[in-house]
Amino acid sequence: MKFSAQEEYGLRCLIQIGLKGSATIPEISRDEGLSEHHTAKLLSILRKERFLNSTRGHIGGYRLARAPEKIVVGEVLAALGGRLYDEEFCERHSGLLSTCAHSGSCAVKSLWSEVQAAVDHVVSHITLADLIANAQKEAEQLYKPRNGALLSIPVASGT
Amino acid sequence: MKFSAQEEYGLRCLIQIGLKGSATIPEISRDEGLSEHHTAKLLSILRKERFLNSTRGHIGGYRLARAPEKIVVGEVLAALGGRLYDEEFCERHSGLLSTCAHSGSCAVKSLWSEVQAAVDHVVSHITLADLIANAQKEAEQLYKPRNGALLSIPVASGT
DNA sequence: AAGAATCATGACGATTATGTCATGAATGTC
DNA sequence: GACATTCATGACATAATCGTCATGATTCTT
Repeated sequence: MKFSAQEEYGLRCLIQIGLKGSATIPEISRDEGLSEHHTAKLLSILRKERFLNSTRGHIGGYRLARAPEKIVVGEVLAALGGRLYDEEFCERHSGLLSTCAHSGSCAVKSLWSEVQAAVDHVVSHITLADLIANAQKEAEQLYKPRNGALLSIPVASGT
Repeated sequence: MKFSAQEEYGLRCLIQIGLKGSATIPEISRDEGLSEHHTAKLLSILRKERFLNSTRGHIGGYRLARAPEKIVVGEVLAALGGRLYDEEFCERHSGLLSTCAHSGSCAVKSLWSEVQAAVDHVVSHITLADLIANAQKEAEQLYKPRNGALLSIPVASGT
């Protein structure tokens, strides 16, 4: 059971755009350490799935398609990486047979459903707004080291 | 987020062996509709992970390494398909950078941990014995249609 | 209208997961 | 000890995922 790379990177990009209000591919690319092409592909998926709107041309870029409170993380993950257990799951895992050896319900199927339900319970109650809020807190942390002193910005001399 | 094929098939094989007490590769292969080679590979993984013991030669085969009550489904899944979120996760997803753009804690990381915890809560409380019990019930169901009547074999009438 | 900035798209190559195959080794029976 | 039965292992082929790349389209500024 794994998260896909697309889920990880796609969600990060979405958070980043939420944080900044709007952003271009080169910006997100820099922020997240991805190639521009890769970023473009991810954002394009998120756009097709209607989490982002895009505008081309000068002063273009991406912004969220709705308020972050209305973007449920579970839906984003499903769009980026599919669901853990869906209707076609059994068909895909019938081995050499045309239909799964365990007709109707099977012991494993009900386990998968339980796991899926547990995951859903978490991700359907978290919105992008929550993740953005977390990310903001963390950004603040960077400027507040444990000892509480303010970070002094190093001054480049002689340039 | 997906279950891997190995998790699905491996777990099924384990249940099947639990049901039968002991079984050979050709048997499991038939029961689950997998090729013998494929079955051999799966069982061999389960053996290396110490969920199964094997004996070679005539009257050999596989059996559970411990009582099914002692085999936690979460551990089986981790062995077959890894964990959703582990220590190396961030290293694997640092994009072009040598280390993840989000040093220390990040918004996504804490989400993954929550999801992982929810999954763990389910799978760490289910043992192979539970799945075997379910599988047994289902096998019985096949012989008990909903109306409770005994199955009468339909007789082709002269129409 | 020219040019710069920006997104759009589909094809391609690389990497990883999946499943197959050939060969070998152990065990029990006769 | 020859043989049938069974597991063991590593190399290989195939398929899915992941990420790159080339090219094109749209929009704004001047």
